[in-house]
Amino acid sequence: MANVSPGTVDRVIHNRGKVSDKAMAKVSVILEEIQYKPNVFAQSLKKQTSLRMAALVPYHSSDGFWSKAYEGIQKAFVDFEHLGVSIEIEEFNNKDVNDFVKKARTILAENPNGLLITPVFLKESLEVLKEFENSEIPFVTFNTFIPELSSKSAIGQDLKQSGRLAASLIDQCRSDISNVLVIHLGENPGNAPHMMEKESGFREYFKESNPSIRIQSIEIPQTDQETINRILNKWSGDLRSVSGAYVTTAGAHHVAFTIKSRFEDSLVIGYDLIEENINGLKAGTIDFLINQNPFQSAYEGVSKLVDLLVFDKEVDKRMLMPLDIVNKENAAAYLNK
Amino acid sequence: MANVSPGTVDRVIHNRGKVSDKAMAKVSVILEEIQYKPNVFAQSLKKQTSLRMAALVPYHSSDGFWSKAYEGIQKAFVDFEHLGVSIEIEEFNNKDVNDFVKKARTILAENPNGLLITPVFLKESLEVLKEFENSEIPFVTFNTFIPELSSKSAIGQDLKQSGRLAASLIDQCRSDISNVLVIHLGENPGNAPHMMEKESGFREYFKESNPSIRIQSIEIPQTDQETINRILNKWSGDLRSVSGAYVTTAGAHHVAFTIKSRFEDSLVIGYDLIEENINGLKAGTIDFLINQNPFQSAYEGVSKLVDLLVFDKEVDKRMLMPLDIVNKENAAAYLNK
DNA sequence: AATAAAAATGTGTTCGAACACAATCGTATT
DNA sequence: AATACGATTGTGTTCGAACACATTTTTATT
Repeated sequence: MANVSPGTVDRVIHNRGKVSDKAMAKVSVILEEIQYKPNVFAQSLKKQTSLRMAALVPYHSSDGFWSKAYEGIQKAFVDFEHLGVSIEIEEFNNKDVNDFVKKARTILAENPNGLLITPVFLKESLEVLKEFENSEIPFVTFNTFIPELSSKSAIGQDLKQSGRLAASLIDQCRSDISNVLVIHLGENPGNAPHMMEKESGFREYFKESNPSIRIQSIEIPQTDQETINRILNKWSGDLRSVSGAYVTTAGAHHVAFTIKSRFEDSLVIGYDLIEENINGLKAGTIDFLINQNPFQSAYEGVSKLVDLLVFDKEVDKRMLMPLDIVNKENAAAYLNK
Repeated sequence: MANVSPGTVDRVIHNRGKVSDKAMAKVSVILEEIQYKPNVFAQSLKKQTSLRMAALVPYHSSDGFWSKAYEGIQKAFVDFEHLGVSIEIEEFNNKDVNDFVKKARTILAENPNGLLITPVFLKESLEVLKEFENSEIPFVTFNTFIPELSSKSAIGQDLKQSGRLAASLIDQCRSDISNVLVIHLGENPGNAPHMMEKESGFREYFKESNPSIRIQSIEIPQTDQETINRILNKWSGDLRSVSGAYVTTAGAHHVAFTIKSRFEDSLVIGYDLIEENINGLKAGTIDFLINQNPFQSAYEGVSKLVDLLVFDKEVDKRMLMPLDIVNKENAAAYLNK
């Protein structure tokens, strides 16, 4: 159409230079006119995109949450395999900073085309992902959100809002609330910023709705029944009526029964659709779970990488996963996802 | 590898015949051995898949629900455009059976490669979709589920479970329940099986949990304030304490304020994240909404067709969308989806 | 004006699959 | 043994983009 050779058009499209201004203008105009869109099939065929992606996540055996995430990645692998994409999953011990860094370096050495990662350790993630950036390996994060990172996309939930949501459920389900509990179970909240964010949202809600409500934080570092009893005993005398208990981790099932028997009228809210928690829902010891969608998040993470690397599409910098409220009547529909 | 020409291999792969048993065996074994998978890019490039899909949905101007579905289809169109897929959306008046049939025939005449459809009218859908089947045009349904249809995939919710969910929320949020209401608003439940299914689930739940609770169904055919007041007046005298009102359509916002002022302690549950309902959540006149995910469902519908037609993938016959519980604290996360 | 160097443009091949068409092979018939 | 004809096998082109390499045009220098 512009009376130039395909080579010239090619140079215009890819800005490879060595094109006269005249030709450049002529071709550009026509490209715009005909709304030229490259044929992705031809592109991929030529480029022989055999994309190798890597994923760095905690051991899937560590708990139900990470095993769901693992499944999500594997599902994505199956779904995208036919696009010539391969995914190597590297796992690390999420209690061990050094292991995280070590595994990250292992991946870096293999120079993959893209990375999906859960940057659980703030400082080390910044360090390590800087190296990926230098190697021009794009990465997508999920689960933990670190604003300073230059990830192509960050997938996860608004944790503060998650705390607000828990508070609102207690507010909706109980009247005349005087005491509520926040229970940090199994981890040290000082090292886990996500717990603090959740608590802050939880407190914020009640501060707005009814500032006279007493909110008490209880830290239970271990999940064995003895420790749980010992620590809750310390509080029991002090508390008469507790309207709600908000467990900020996936360990609600460890404390639910104890809480329900000590504070009969309390609403118990926890996180994550792991088997033990589902059983709690069914038994009535847990009233609501908030679903963090590890499966979906992980799947989306891979999906974003595919969009980015295979289809060269723009992806959203931040993807907020919904905060699913789950009780015993709608749990099933979330489980097979 | 088999010492035969590409042509022969091609004939084996596509079972085009004209291949000696010997060559057939030799090639087949090797294909199996090397786990031959066709390159989808090369295939698509050659086949010049310019797939035309059609969608048949109610007018997007009819309400917020269908406008969301419309958006979902359009989003899918944008996302899959680069795969050479085009989607023509045909809309019909969902109060008019004849219009439905007419528009369906219009689509059939254009002989698209695939169809996404909401089979709102049972009998006519069976008829019309039989014709599509005869023309070997695969179709995917969403929103309404008709088991008799031979759709490649049916996307939607478990409506009975949806009713159970609404009941369970009232159960969790209110104690000493004596009266609850089911409100069918704006449509004749006799013609709308989905309303009946919802009610049946709702009743089932309370029958199990507390059979002494009185459940009353109220039909309000029009959504104007006068009709609403008139019909509710008839009931008001009869009812002292109402613990919950379950509106089975997207019209909760029409009655929420009236209900809340007449039955102070009642929990109002409705459907769908349309703007008016969101405002109800914020104002506190509506306590919970159950999200039917029109956007997501429609998007998934197109996505299934793409899997089917572009990538030749197997798709699930039935895809159950989750039953999202929405209150004012988690509405935002669902809105931008 | 001749020549060299730089700039611009054009050509041809490749990716893997699909398919039309051409070329062989094998067997039966005379 | 020559011929015919069906059965089988091989060849060459196409899809659209990417890129190496060849060719032509322009500009600068003497």
